[in-house]
Amino acid sequence: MSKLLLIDGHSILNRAYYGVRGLSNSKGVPTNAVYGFLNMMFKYIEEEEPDYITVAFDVSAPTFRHKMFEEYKGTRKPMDEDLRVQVPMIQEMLEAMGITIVKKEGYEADDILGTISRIGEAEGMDVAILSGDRDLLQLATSKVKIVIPKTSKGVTTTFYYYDKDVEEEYGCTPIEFIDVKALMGDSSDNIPGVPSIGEKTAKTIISKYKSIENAYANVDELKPPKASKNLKEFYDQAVMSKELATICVEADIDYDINDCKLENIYTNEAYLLCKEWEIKRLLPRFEDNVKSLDKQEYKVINKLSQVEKLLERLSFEEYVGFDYVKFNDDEKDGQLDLFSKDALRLVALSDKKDCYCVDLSEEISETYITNAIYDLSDKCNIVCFNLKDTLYDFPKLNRDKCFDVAVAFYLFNPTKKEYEYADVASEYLGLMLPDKEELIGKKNIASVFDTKQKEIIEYICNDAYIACASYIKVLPQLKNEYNQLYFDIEMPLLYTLYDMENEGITLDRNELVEYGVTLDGRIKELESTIYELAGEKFNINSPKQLGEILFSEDKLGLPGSKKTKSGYSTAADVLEKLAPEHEIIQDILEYRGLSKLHSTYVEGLLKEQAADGKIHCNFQQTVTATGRLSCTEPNLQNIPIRMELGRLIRKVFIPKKDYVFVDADYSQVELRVLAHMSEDQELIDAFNRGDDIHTSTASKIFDVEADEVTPLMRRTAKAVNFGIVYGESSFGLSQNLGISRKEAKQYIEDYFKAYPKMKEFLDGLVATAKEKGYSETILGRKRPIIELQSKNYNLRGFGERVAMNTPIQGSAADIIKIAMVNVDKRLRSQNMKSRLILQVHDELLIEASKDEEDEVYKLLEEEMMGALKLSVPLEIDIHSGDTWYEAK
DNA sequence: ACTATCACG
DNA sequence: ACGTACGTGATAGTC
Repeated sequence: MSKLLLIDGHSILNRAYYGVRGLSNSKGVPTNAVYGFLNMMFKYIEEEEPDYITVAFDVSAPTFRHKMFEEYKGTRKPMDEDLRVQVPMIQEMLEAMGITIVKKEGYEADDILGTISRIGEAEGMDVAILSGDRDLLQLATSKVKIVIPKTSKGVTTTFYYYDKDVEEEYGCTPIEFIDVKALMGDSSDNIPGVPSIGEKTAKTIISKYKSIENAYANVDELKPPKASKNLKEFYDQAVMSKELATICVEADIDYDINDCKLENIYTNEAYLLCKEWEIKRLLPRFEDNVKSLDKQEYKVINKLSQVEKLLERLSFEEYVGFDYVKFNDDEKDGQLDLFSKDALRLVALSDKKDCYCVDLSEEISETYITNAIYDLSDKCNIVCFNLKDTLYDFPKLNRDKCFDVAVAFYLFNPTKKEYEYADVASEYLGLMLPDKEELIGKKNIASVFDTKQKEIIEYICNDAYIACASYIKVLPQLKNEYNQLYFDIEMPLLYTLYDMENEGITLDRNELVEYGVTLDGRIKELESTIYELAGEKFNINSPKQLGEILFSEDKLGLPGSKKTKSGYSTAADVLEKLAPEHEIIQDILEYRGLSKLHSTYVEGLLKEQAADGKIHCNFQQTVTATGRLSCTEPNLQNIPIRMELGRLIRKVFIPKKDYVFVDADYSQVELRVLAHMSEDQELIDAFNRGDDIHTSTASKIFDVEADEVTPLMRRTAKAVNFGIVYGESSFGLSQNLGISRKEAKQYIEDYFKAYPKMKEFLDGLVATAKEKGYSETILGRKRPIIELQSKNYNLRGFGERVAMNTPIQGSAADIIKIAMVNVDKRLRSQNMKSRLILQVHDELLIEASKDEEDEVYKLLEEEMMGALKLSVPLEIDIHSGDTWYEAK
């Protein structure tokens, strides 16, 4: 016996809306009713195990029984806006799940449910109607069950009504139930009923006379007399009420039960909607149920003939996904043999449907397959995750035809931690795939190559397949929204970064060691002085122990200036305030500074020097939220410069023989971007005049002539300028300048008076970001800011500052990226030997052949200043020297 | 794995 | 009444 589950859409959505409160996503879109509805639906699907399912809705909400009686509608409350927006959402979701929705103009959901229930019954099915509305009880029969969930105090109990259950509870049959309702009336359904007849009288009358018509035929014997009188007087109204109360079971609808088979509702489409709407609590359910990518074993091929056939076939594809496994045998045993080359073991190549894994252990040589891949990259576009890494192993890939999907997904959302195939597959393709760790664990591939061969093949095939499939899927959006950023900036930049990393920067090891020894000497001195002054030995590098020594009553007992969660803060700004209290402070600060230099820069850099004597850092392109690069192993973007002692470290970065460093940095690029974006004429004029911008700002906010600006005034103005870029906040400014919040606030107000368009501009950035959910740079790089929707004041405040900062910092990042691509392009097209080797956010370092030095100056000026046309000039400072120290 | 600190733009 | 400047990465200590 098959079973049909009918759901009263609006009624259940309404129940869900009031049952689940306060659930909305980061964009502020309410999702509580959708969530509640689905949860309830899942529950009753599991309980009833139906073979067929249909959901009925009113055409528009709210609607009213029978259009001709619309005059009654005034009594019904309008639907909450938050609930109203979820009506199309749940319908979209149900469609995505492949569940049939029936609605028809001129009918209420009740009529549709009634009609379909009779259809089901006629087909010999058991029918369950899920609703929160007891009006539906009139539909109950021996085969049609009305299911009514009732939630009180968080506990949901379900009432089930076959016809006999209705009789038991209400003392009348479902059909009689209509007449009872018609007599007593129902204000919420705008059924007038008969005056003075309430529930009790109605039930008594109907249980005796079975129908209104029959009661009217015997109206004179009705008790109480008032009911008799009123029924006589209001009989027409009673008949109309009955009509109103009667659910139509013969609605004229197109309905084919065979279209309503309950199949897999955990579809990719529905899963993607859940993700989009951020209904996080439902995701696990989908993840357990979504059909995984066909575990159709990826095809492994190891015959030359098969590979030839594959390559031939792939060469007709527009896009081919690519991944591989490469390592040498020695690493397998934990031995690192620097002189043995990595060997290529497996190659995964995929089109949009199928992925093949080439096993090199048989008759296929590494040289053969490597060249074959190079050939392939001339014929079709090769797509992979982390192309820059791939280039290290396949440097001759055709640069015009290789693309990185991770970089594409970074543009779509730069705030994510990782851009791996498993995430991309679930987010953009709705495929649940095991990620690398699930497949092969945390150990490196080489060490488990023999034991986990199958999993490793699955891993690289997933990687290649998802690269190809997801790239094809998002290409329209990529071209539409990010054409310039992706194809003209990020992708060319990827190759530039690869070349920069590969080129590296020479480290004067001896010089650095010597520098380290000097530091060491002074560190030892300070160490013993500090122990002496403290009266005991302790670990100065431990903030906990240091705090103990400084602030404990029975130790030095310095004034309890406390901060941070886990005890006293010993941060530099705190200690500086304590300097007059005890001479140990000065020594600790110096010790801190020196030990930082020693461990991070001396030890750290020595560790990173490669066999060729150079440092090859890693420029990461998919890390920052704003579009800047990040730099690791080592980080060459934070080499000291502000303090002279630290700055000396730059002397160990030297050019190769017959080369010289040329270093160019943008002057105030972020403030220039701010001037351009805000269109504030005062700021634009200041830059166009070539003013020193901090002095200019000082003269404006302190209302003095430029030549009367004192160093303190300039310093203050500089901090205010920074503050504006960081997202105006009086507290931050007061902290930075060590002044009161009130003063800081005053400065900010003065600033806004001096630059009249600025306040409006910054407020506009926040407003736009709130509205759109993201902020945007000049070139359309976007950053979602979920914090703006937060109820938490601090988080929201953070979101607001981010909304002000990101367009500025991000646009500046875009500008230097353009400059890098163009500088690199020019160096090569002019057949120069000089190379770009470092980028530090607003600075480019070029290792210039001495005979090309002048040309490099010219080229840097042209490409950096001309990177993007703004309403103010982009100026640079440019120097050269025999070390990075001298070139800066 | 997390926190505190500090180096840079 | 709240508690914050924006963006990073490396190190040492602590859990």
